[in-house]
Amino acid sequence: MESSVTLAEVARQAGVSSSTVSRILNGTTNVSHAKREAVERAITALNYKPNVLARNLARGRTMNIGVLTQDISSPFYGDMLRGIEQGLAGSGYLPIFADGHWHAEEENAAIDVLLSHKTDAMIVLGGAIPDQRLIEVAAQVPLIVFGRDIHQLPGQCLKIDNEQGAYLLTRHLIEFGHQRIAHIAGPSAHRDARDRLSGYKTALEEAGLPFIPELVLEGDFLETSGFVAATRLFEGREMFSAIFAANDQMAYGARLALYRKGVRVPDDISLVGFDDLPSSTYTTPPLTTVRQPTYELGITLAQSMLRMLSGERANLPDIKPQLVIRESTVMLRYSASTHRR
Amino acid sequence: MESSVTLAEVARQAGVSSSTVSRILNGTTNVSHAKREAVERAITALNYKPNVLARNLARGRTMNIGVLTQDISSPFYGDMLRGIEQGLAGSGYLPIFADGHWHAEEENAAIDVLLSHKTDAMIVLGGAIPDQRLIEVAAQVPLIVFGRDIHQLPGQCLKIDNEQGAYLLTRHLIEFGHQRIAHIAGPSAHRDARDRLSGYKTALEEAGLPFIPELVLEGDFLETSGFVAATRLFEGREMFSAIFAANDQMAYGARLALYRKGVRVPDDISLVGFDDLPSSTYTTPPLTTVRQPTYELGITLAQSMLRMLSGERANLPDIKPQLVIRESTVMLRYSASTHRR
DNA sequence: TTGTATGCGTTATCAG
DNA sequence: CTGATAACGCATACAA
Repeated sequence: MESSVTLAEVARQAGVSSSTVSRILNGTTNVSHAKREAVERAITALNYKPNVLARNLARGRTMNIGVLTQDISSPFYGDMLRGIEQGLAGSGYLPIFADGHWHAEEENAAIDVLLSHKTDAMIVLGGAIPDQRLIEVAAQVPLIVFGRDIHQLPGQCLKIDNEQGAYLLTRHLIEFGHQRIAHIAGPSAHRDARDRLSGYKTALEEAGLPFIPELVLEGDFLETSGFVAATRLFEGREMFSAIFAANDQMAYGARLALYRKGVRVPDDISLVGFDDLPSSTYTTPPLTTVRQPTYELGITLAQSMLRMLSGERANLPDIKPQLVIRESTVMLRYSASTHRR
Repeated sequence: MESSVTLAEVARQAGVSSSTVSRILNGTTNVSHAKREAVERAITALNYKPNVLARNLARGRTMNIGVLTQDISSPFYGDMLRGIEQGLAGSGYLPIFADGHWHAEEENAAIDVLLSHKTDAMIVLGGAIPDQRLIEVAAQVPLIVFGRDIHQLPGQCLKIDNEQGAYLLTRHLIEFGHQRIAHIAGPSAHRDARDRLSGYKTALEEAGLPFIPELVLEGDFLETSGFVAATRLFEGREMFSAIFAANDQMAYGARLALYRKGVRVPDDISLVGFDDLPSSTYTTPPLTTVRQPTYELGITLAQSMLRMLSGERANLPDIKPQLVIRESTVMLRYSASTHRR
């Protein structure tokens, strides 16, 4: 546990003032060749490493960017964090992650922690805290928000059009001849979930198909709830030939329920998800879904933040949901008696 | 961007010295009731938030714990990070994550960053840097390592017995009557991969089964490589009735390859992975594998670190690999002609 | 170009 | 119990 070398010691060793050392370190001013050499020699000789804390305190900024996520371990956010990290790489800024667990109080606490650590900026991914809180945060540091649309923060929010995505998915199923499409919705308290439900309804309506409440069950965006919902769907009395799960994770759960029931996908039932998680390429069969390019989104968020930090506007681009048709959906044969009941 | 309130301002507002405010904040010494009240009033009135940077600099410690991971977005590490975060919750310590991407240089850089931020301790997950470097790190801060076994750091390393896990998996297949078991190995540069291969060999040997080099292909622990390997396995001339992929992710890839070939799992081919990622419960069929309880391991790592930080020994427990038998493996019927060729 | 003096916001030492 | 005063390690006006 060797105590670390200070700048002052380097200065002494090199026979110059500490200001000079500081200047060399930061490239603030020109320094004579001789002294620069001496200092550099001293630095390597003493193996000097600047103390970031002291530097930050003196400078008044930390080069840290707080990132509030809702679940580090989820494939969705995980990928996004990787994107953010990548987008920040080489910029000198370091992302500091905190997890809010989709819980308003924890999110607030996490934001406080981040702020008390004097992060120069903040990126918020999803979450359940009121918009107002974020508006306050935005008054203190540059802020970019993903997954929410806050009117008071124009150009600082990035959000996919969930309704449109759900619409595309549902229409895709309808075009494949499906008329009775079940929907495993996300938690109704969740904005994205409501929007996706809404897109589902719109597509049905547009096609002149009836909305059947019994075919809509609510999950919590996790696999287990998809499993439960799909199972219950089979216990219900309404028939269906396709299931639209409000996210990929619930689709995975539903997939297992179907497997357990001996129902084939897509032969008997077509299945679609939402998000296009990396693993959706590898499910059996690969899942038709709507793509949220999480990694790229992370990069975009990071870059926009860097832009904001350099004084420009964040200028977040719009994201169009993109249908990814794979093998879990198939044209409904009209002879099909397989779509149960 | 309101400038933040300082402790000194609180002191002035409350009519006391800044030392007193500091004492109240830290509970260092007793303070008269009257002054305490005044200070607390001032704090809420001014909405004072302590500057963590200044505090850390003065105290000489940050209450931050550096965590070096190799891929934030991987389900394996992601879950572990969540465990670490959970295990640290309420302790006052904050984890700071950095990603080494399984790349020695990046790992070194990340460690330097973490150290320059004066993290009070360090948790290293996997990685490709030489042991020596970690030993040096351990000389500077309390260190705990996961996924490696460094003799010079006794009791500070946590590692599952990979060889034993692979052995269990292979023996399970053998007990199910499989005699020709293919293995999709991890990168041979990777210690875990070598150990798993070794466990596979041991089980074969013990059962008197021949080791067939053509049935062992090397992947890179990612899904795609599992897909490629499984596909190539079918192009080879050696037959097999089971595949042991060195981790779940490659098993997923292999699963897809089998699906594409129209080969059923487990009816035609049994498949096993390694790690028991959360999603392995939801693959079709659910995957037989060996469990690495990532989340719990994360918690363990965090708790051990807290123990170390409080002066005790880390005292890391041993982890026994645990076989999780699900539906991707089945007893081989001797009439089976299905195991191809 | 270089050095001196001062400040960044807290904590810690030391009198009182 | 409380208040000056000196660190903490570095950056930066201000002089020279």
